Amino acid sequence: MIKSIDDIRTLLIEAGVKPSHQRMVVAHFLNEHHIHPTVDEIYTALQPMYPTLSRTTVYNTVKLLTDAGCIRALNLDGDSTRYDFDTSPHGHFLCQECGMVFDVPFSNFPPPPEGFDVRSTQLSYKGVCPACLEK
Amino acid sequence: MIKSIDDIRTLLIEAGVKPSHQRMVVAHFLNEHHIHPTVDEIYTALQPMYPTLSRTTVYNTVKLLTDAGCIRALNLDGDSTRYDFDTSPHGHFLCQECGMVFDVPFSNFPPPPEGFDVRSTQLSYKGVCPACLEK
DNA sequence: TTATAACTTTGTAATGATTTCAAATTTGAC
DNA sequence: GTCAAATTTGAAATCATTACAAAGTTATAA
Repeated sequence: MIKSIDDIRTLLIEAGVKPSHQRMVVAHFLNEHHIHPTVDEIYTALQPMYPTLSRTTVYNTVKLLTDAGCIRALNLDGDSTRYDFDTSPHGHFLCQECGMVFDVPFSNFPPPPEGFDVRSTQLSYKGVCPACLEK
Repeated sequence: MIKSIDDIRTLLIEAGVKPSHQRMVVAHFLNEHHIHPTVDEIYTALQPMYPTLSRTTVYNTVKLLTDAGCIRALNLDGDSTRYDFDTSPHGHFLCQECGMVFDVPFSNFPPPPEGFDVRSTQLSYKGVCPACLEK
């Protein structure tokens, strides 16, 4: 699940993405933190350690990595797009109370429609997570 | 599938939504045009016939109808939210070439996660539709 | 009917996410 | 090391959506 720096570098290269410093930093962050962060969360987390990092670069990078198939973009609500390093088939649950996103495993994914060239699939749930239900 | 004006009025009332003129107009449009329109598409389509209609009212109305469970909000990509009068369980396919949204029926929806209070579910595909594949 | 309060609609301004763009920097090839 | 290409940067622009306050409408009750 968690990959080494070299694994990440190889992953980018094999996807046709030149592993620049900034791209590696963003990919590495996504690999270490499976919290489905937004661009702003990535930027805010990395900025103290990489003060010259630009928000635009984070936008550029997640777009590049998404188009290359290295990461997945999640549109769970009308707000910021979230990004997931785990590209294997799984769904997501967005808690409307605390905003957390949970992975939802599933085995029997509904078959894609006939005659369409399906390039990505998203299964998502919204509601309230167990922790927030307690309160 | 297509409902009468009176059916729509009853639907709103039963959902606790007062069927004002503007709300009926928006709901009626969504009922007649199953094209999963954005707020802007709804506004642009209705504005010539209802010149005093405000874009803000369309935003207010789709939010109200969504919260009341009369319609569904679709977040298929990072752009505008789309709205669907059909609240029965089905998925959607967004063509990345022409922008059209297709309904995708399915019978065996993946079971929602245990312990979570699931309030809405979305299954969506992206890719290229048959018509655009031809070109 | 009239007065009043509550609700709805409207348009403008504000917000927030994302994109555009051109300049500055870095990288890679020779 | 020099030059060209690719990348990064930050500021400005764009676009969807929300906030807000004024104006209009509707329902209620005297």
